[in-house]
Parts: sequence; C-alpha cells; structure tokens
Amino acid sequence: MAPASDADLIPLIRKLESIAQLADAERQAILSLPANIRAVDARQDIVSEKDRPSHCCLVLSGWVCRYKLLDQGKRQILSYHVPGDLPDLQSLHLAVMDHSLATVTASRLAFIPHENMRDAILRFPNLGAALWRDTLIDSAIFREWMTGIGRRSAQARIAHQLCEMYMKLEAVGLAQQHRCELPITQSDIADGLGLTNVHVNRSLKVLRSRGLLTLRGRELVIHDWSGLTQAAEFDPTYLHLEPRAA
Amino acid sequence: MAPASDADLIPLIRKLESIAQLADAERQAILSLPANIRAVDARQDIVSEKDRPSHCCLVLSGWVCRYKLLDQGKRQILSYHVPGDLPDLQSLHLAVMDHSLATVTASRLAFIPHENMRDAILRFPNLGAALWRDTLIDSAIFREWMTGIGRRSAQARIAHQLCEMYMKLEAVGLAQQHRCELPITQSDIADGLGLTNVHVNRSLKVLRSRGLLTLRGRELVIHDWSGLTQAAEFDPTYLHLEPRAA
DNA sequence: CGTCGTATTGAATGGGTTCAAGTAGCGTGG
DNA sequence: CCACGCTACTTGAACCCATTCAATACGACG
Repeated sequence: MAPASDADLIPLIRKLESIAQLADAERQAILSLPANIRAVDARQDIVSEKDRPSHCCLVLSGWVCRYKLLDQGKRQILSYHVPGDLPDLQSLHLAVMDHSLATVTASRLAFIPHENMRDAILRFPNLGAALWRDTLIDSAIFREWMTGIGRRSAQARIAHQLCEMYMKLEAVGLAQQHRCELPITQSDIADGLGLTNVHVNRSLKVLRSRGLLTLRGRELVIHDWSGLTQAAEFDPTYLHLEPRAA
Repeated sequence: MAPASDADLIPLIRKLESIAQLADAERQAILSLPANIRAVDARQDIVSEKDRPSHCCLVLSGWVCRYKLLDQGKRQILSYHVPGDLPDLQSLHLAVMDHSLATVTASRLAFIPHENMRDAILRFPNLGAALWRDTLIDSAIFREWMTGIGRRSAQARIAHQLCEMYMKLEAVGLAQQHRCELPITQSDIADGLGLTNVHVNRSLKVLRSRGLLTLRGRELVIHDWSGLTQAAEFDPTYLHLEPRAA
C-alpha cells in the first residue's frame, strides 16, 4: 500500500478520453486525486458481495473481473476490466456490493476515496458526466452480454466476446493489428458466456479450424476480423467508443 | 401529443423517492420539467436501435420494455419498465441507441427534452445523483438477469423474474399482498429469459403444480413467497431499494 | 359465432453438459 | 537439466434440458 504519484493516474485519463472529452482543469483534477496503490496477486478478491466499499478501485495494470456466485459453486462473470477502468465506480451511489470484484492476473490497483471522487464531480460537472457515461457504457455492455447469453450460439458468443475484448483494448492503446494479450482461461470465458469450459474448448477448436483466429498461451491473434465479426454478428455501436462532449 | 400538467410527473417523484431522498426544491424542479404527453398503443416502438433521441421517455401508465433483435428474428428483452421509470435515461449521455424501446401494453408516456434534464441536473446535483443512481440500479438488474440466463435453470429463472417484478411494483405502490398485474405474455417472459415460449409454459406449469403461484389472465398471485424466493435463489440486494441520500 | 392471439400439450431432435480420462505447458526444486 | 507437480487444455461417450415442429384448446372481442 503506497500513495500514488501523479503518473499513476494517467491510465484513467487515457480511458476517460477514449469515451469523453476532458478540459485541462479536469485532467488536472484527476491527476491530483489521492490514491493508495496496492499490488495484488492473481485470483484474489478485491471487494466482495455485501461489502460496503469506501473507495473506488482503479486498475493500473493487469486484468480484473466482476462475478457472482450461485448455489453449487456456479459462477457468472459479469465483466472484465483492464488498465484505466474503474470496475466498482457504481459503489459511489450503491452502498452495498451486489457482486464481487477479483483479479484475474496479478495487478496494480489504485484506491481512491469516495469522498474525493464526489468532491471532484461536484467541482467539475463535466467530469461527473464522463464518469456517468462510463457507467452507462458498462450497462450497454451488460445488455450485449445478456443478449449473447440468451440468444446466440456458443460459437457466436465466443467470437463476439473476442471481438469486444480486442476493440476495448485497442481503444486504450493496448492492442493493434488484430493481436492482443488475453490472460484469461477457457473456464473464465465459459463463466462469462454461460457455457462450460469443455464446450468453450470445442467451440474454439471450430473457430480455429475456420481460420478465424488462434489463441495460444496468452495471446489472441485474429486472422480474419471480418469473418469473426460476421460469425459473431458483432456491431460495435454498443461500446460507444466515440469520445463525446458529455 | 399534449403538454404535461404538474400532476403528470408525480410518478417520477414516487419512483425516485423509492431509491433516493429528495429535497423540496428538487421535487419542485421535477414537477416543473416541461414534457409532452403521448398515448401509445400496445406493441409499438417508442425509440429504435440507432436512433439519436433528443428526449427522455417517462412512463406514466402501462408497461414498456427494452429489447434487441438478432438475425432470424431472435429477440432478447433487456428490461421491463413501469410507471415512474425513465427507460431511456441513458440517452442523456449515450447519443446512439444500442437497443430499442417499445410498449408492452397501451401506455401514456411523457417526453422530456434532454436539455431540460441536463439543466435540472446542473442546478440540482443531488437530483443528478439520484438519476445516476437509477441508471446504476438498472445496471445491477442487468447483471442479475445475465447471471440468471447464464447459470440458472428455467424454473429458477422464471421464479426469479416474478419475484423481481413483484418487488419492483410493490416498491412504487403498484402491488401488495403478493398479487400484481402482469400484462406480459409467456413469449415475452421467454424472450427476457433466453428461453422458448413452449418451455416457459411447461416450467410455469411445474411452478403452479408446486403450489408456488398462479398466473391467470393478466394477474400474478404468489401463494408461497418464501417457497418462490427459495426456488429462485432470490436475494433482493441487487434492487437497491433502500432510499439513500445520494 | 368466428377469428385471432395466446396458452397448452405431444413427440422427435439437438446443442450443450457431465463425467471421465488423458495431454500439454510451465515454474520449481533437487 | 530433468523430474515433479500443478494448472490449463483436449478429447470421447452418454446423457439431458430445452428446442423445434406441429397440432389443439382457450378466451376475449367484434
């Protein structure tokens, strides 16, 4: 647990600028937010269901995910988050966690007190709008996942998820040329898509054999972007990636 | 299309007070929002995917739903909305609709210009917080639906949905004693849960035979609330129904 | 009383699961 | 440098929940 230096909060600025326009004063306000930095191992809970967090978590490096657990150990992963994301921003207005937040890989996290977030939002309504917009995009992604889980075939779900991950990473400069790091297991993919790891494995094999992608070690390579988006019925509108005066 | 009188916006106040605390000035600000009232038949689109709405829609009476359409006419219903709800509030910060909004029953709707919403939010940050909180609760409900569709059995999904609907209606005074109006078809339920209408029918039959509920005509009666919540693994935390100073 | 939307039931099919048994990859320590 | 052990990945075979297709019943309403 160490205090943050200015440079630590740069991923947050990059992220917000991928979805909204910020003024200098607003960028400055972000940089001067107080934060404690913590390094966390892979597969550790950060915040748990029923907790009442007093800080917002900002991902500086690594991947984290939100999830719910049901009876008999069934797990549903709700979202993945990468550097620049604020995966529990909702806790600013929803006191009790209705899900858990955990690291996927080893990560560096910054914790920003709620009060300082609230204060910055009051002083910079446009910054508040950008953050609100961020939670709304989150919401849009939930809707898309719901649609996939409810109505798409296993292959299309997987293809869709990979398209989304690539585009989100590209938007913050963490991917290019249809390649990116993908540090999640097939069981993680399964738990995000409402499938079993076995079936994810089989479906990935088909996608591979169709020449659409390769997924080895922790690297995803999309060989045929247009084919993959077609297999996925992927339309990126829901990511709302055009920065916009909020 | 008629201008609204003050009384028209009362459902919105009731709704917001079910999730947040409002000051007098804020209630007043809501009542003085300009709005156009429109009566719409059942099963009509209000806003469509790709639209760029300039108004927020407030439900005054009737039920509406959000949905997405996929290839081959597959439909996923994303949420249901009842009087007091602002089902496209997200359009305030997301210019393009990533889904459609339609009436389920004949409805009265109020349309409030975005600029007036924005203005009220700037003047009353606490009102803005309440609205933000509302969209965050929406988000929490999406997460819960996703979990259900991904990981619950058909029976549990249906039971869960009915518990949720009852609680949401009760919270705004539209239901009591474990009875409520439920003006949706079995096909609607199916499209919200990622099932077929046939299977919803069969599963409802089982829930009925287990003595948990009856669903006839447009009325839902829950005979065994505790049994139903158990069958559903229903935990209302995610509805965040305790009004809270935002 | 006929008609249209909704609900109900049956029978066959299938996508995805479950259970089980390997195999590959990789960090660690002897 | 290789053996060990762990985790993730891969594959096969049987099974099952939910789908699909099709036919019938109900019920509200003109």
